[in-house]
Amino acid sequence: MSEAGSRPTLEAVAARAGVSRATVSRVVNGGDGVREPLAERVRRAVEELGYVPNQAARSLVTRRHDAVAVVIAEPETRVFADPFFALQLRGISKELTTHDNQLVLLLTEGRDDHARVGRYLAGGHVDGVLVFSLHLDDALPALIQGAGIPTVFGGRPGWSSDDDGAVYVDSDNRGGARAAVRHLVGLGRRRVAHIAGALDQTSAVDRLDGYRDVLPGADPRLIAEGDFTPAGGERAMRALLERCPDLDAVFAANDLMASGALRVLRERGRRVPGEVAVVGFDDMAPLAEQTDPPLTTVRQDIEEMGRLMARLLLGRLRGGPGEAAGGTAAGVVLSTTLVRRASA
Amino acid sequence: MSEAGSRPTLEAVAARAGVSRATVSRVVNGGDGVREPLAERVRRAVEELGYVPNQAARSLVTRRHDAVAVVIAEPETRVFADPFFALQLRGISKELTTHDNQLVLLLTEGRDDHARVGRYLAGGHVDGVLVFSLHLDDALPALIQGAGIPTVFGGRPGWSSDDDGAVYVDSDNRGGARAAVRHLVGLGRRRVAHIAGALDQTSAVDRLDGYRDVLPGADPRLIAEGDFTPAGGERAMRALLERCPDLDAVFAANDLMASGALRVLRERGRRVPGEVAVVGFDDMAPLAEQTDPPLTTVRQDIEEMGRLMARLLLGRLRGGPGEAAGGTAAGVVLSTTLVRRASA
DNA sequence: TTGAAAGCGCTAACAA
DNA sequence: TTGTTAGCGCTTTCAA
Repeated sequence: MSEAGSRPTLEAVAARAGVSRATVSRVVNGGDGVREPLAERVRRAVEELGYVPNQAARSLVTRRHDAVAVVIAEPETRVFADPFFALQLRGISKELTTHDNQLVLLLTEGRDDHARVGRYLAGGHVDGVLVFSLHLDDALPALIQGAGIPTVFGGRPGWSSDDDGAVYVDSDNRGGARAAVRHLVGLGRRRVAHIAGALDQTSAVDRLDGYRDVLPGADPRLIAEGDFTPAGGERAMRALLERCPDLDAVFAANDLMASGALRVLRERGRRVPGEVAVVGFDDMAPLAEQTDPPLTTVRQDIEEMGRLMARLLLGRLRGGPGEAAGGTAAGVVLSTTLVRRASA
Repeated sequence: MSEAGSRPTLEAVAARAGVSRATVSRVVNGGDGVREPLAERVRRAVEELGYVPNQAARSLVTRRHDAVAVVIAEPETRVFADPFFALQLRGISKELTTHDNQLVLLLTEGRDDHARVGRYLAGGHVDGVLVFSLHLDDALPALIQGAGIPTVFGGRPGWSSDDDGAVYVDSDNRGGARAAVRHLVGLGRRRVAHIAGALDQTSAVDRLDGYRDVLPGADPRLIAEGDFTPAGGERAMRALLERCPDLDAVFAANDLMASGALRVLRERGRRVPGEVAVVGFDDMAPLAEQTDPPLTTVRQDIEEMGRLMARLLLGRLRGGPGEAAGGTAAGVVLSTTLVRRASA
């Protein structure tokens, strides 16, 4: 913390400690093979000078950056309307921090940004990348896989996952949906409707599949596609009530749509859960507890998903590039839990 | 995109184009002072080889990184419970992207992380930093200012802002609060209560000040401190009803607390807005439209705040370090607008 | 165990 | 206008 102006270099530390640059470098990078008295002298010099290694110089020779990019591809604003994103980032950040890696955030909106992201990743600025891409038709994931940089996806990618060794972390959407619907059936409900999410997203598809697992012969009119928004939930609920006035339960593919459904039910004078039981998905932070009545829903541990993604990626980075081709697990699926509140 | 293995260097491009490294460098960095036919040859070589500059090598000599850190200091989870954070990031990201800068995200929780962040920033990995710190007693902002790296704050910092040239961007919390309270007064309300936010945050203090601007002689019992959460809003509302059963309006310092207040009012059988009018603050995405009744609230343009922060920082980076000392505007305040819905 | 020296890929004087 | 050259600060053989 002395020497105003430019920061001290290895050279300066070496001079002060009376050793060679190589020795300082060794001490700074773990200190293997340096005798204790010397190492101590170096450490003191580092301390006194306030030396911090120049990462650019280091990367230039090691070709490592100790940095990971996080790509969030979401043309729509949905991601920003719920805390999902923030929680994942927090999980990722914690894990990266633990391993002294930096997080470079790449937000994209639309095709124009794809080229930019592709260029950045191919440019070798980061050691690996974590990708969130919700839509099946999104070109970005393929583009990134093409860049030949270690990648872990958040959420099951749209293409068949055994395609290439695409590694991903996802919630057990299907299992969670099954638990939700089983709960409703266990409550004695006989006409259980489903408000699906936008079916161009694997999470929506998986939740619908879970519903079907439990009710394979369900009346197709009991299924309405929403878009994960409250307004979409309202629309779907209205359509369902029109088609099937006798429905006695609704499983909505997320809490936002469930809240819309609740509003419509209230407006139509249907008591919840008396006449219609409602279950959501996500256990979205402020919302689920504050609907009227509070929402029974399926909780997923978002932060843990983030942490796991980072852990997987760092593992691949350490393990060398060969692992992808090997028999590594392609997907890791996190379990979900049903949180019971008043709506079902 | 040929030459498997390591990526092509300047040298390779130079060889292929039959020129010197310096010429290639010039073309790659804008091409000033290179005659057209030559420049074209270089461009083609770059294209053919799929050359991407090595940022580490470049930074090593230029001492610039074209990267900006964003520090979000929030030990509590509040930030993650609303989309504030995500919207700011989006604004920041857009602006940085436009100017070819990268975004390095630093999330901190508690003191332990402070040292890490300080070290990182002092380490000269990024050209500047954007800091969000909500609490008055947070040590981080001072630490960062000490690191001697160009900084822009999100939200008015706690210390007196003319202290040092601390640059910040904030919403017009005070003005927004005034508008909210004036609206209630204009509705003919005579007993207007205020549920304040956590008063260790400048935004809460500023909103309370705005309330007092309009109602300088307000009964102190009409003011209750909350903590920006729905539960806090409930508690505050209960206390207010106890102390002042005759209140006919409430201005809550954010929408989350307003939603809690609404719940308590409903539970107590007070009609909104008939008997008690309610106004919130934030216009928080899904929530404000979905309370019952929908919330009249003060909207702030969060994304624009982010964009502006980035713009200010980049301006300082270009303008050289001298600008801080000069007469640069210390704070930029964004206006707010009252959004009228059914609650007031 | 320590030091000397080469070189990572690039930019920026300076010369031609 | 173009090329030559000297580093930027670090890691890493290789020798001692």
